[in-house]
This record gives sequence, structure tokens and C-alpha cells, in this order.
Amino acid sequence: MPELPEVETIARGVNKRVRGDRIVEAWFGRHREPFKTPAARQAEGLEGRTILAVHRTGKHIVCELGDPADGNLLDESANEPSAQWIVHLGMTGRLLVTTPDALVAAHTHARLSLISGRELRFVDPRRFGRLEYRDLSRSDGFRAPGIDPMTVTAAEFARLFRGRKLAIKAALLNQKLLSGVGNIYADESLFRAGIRPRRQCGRLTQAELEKLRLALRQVLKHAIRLGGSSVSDYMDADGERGFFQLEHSVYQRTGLPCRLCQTLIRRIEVAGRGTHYCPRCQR
DNA sequence: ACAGGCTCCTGCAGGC
DNA sequence: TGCCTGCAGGAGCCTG
Repeated sequence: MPELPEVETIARGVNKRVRGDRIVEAWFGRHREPFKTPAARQAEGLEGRTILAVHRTGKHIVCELGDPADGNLLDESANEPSAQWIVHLGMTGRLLVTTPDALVAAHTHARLSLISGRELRFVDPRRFGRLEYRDLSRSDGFRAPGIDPMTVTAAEFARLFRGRKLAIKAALLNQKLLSGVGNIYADESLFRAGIRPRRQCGRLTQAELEKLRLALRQVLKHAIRLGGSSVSDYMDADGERGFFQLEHSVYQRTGLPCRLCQTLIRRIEVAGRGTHYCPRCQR
């Protein structure tokens, strides 16, 4: 499932391919709309706009769009974004850059035809993903609800968890606190920091919190590096292959020996999520 | 206010 | 072999 490292990788890959391109036509699927903005309004807003840049914010992919009126491709730097297309991949969402004749995958909900002849497609079998269009003359630019875990400072990090009773794992998953951490990297960072997922977050020591902040950043950075190496496979054709080659320490390794101490990895449920940890390495 | 639980949705694994 | 059940989970919404 796409979390921060996957979203970052996809955003970079899409940015590289469609930056400076222009949306000629936008098509949206007819069945029950999983979108935040009605499909017709998205299509109307998107058509004619230049894609200035694509980047990640939290778990969201944000496409910065230029005004159709002065969409001069050579004058790209002069364009200030006047709209945004925001993509949340949910569990199973994919954003693909293809040629128009490429086979249309099942559950393709949006197709943007670009002036270069390419297509930007949104595919999402489980429909947990969300698409949103923002006209920046009418509303503010998109902001993630929480702090980015890649840049959060020690003081900010400590403040997020102070005085709270919920389990640290649940807190890590709360996007209003940190934006971008999902189930995999919550488990992996807690392992690396040596902290049990059920610990009350308000009771963690300053030292533990700092260890967790650094562990989280290391795990995410490492995953981005791996994701980056497989981005072309991912974007170009057969979907996710190569994308899950991450060297998980605990995630979905229930019953397998811990890579550090050989103790068997345990699986419990925290905040309704499958949670994996090493009973010896994590206290 | 805050925390926990339910819900959406489809594909896949496991059991009989 | 084939069908059925249950589980996976991000995040919005509801409830206590």
C-alpha cells in the first residue's frame, strides 16, 4: 500500500514524465464517484491546463497547474500555479503515465490526455483513493493535516505525543499528527527504535522519542532509495513489481525469526491494524 | 475533545 | 475443483 516512500517515488516519476505537458482532455469513469470533487467539475477545471510540477505532500500527490489562458510551454517559469489536482492513492491506487493505446486496466477511474501524446491514468480497484480539484483563486493550496515525518524537528516530534494516552503505533498512523506514515513504516520504525507498539505515547521518554524520530526518518529514506530504483518498472508497465522489495524487519514476518535476535516475530492488533513486533528487541 | 470502532471496496488466501 | 468466507487497510464519520 502506498505510504510516504511509495508516494514520493510515484510523484517523482510522474513529475519527470509530465512536467511542462498540457492536459488536452480529461475523462472520468461514470460509476459511483470516489472523488472529493465531482468528476464533471474536475474535467472542466483540468482541461487546457499546463502541469507545472508534481510533488508529494504527506501521502498526497499534488499536481500544480497553470492557467489555460497563458499556457505557453516555453514560458513555464513565468507561470504561477492557479489550480491543483490532488491525488490520494488510498490502498490500491496507482498513477500511471502511458501511451494512449496502452491497455486500459480494470478500475481505471480517470484518464488525462496530454498534448505530448501521453496519458496520465488513475487506477484504483478498491476505490479508497481520492481525487480533488482546487481552483486556487477560490481556495487555498493543499496542505497536509500534520507535519511531514521527513522534516519534523525533535521539539515538534516530542510535542505531538505529549500528554496523550493512545498507543504510539496508533499515534504514528494519525495523519493529523504526522502525515505520511502508514502501517508498514509505523511497524518498521518502532522496531528500529526498540519500542513496543502498544506503549502509551505520552509515557515515552525524551530519549525514546528522539530515537523513534530518527528511526522513522532512516526507514523512510531507505525505502525511498529502494522505491526510486524500481520506479521505471512501476510506472511503465506491469504495476507493482519491484516495489515491495523492501527489506522489512517485522512487517508481515509473523512467526519468522527476528533478523537481530532470532526471536519469533509476533502479530497483534493495535488500533484495528495488524501490528508486527519483536518481543525481545522491542520494550 | 478525544479515542475507539465501523464503514467503504475488491482481490486474494484458506478451508471444506 | 469450486465456492464461500474472511481478511487486508486509509481515512472519514459516528458514537461513547
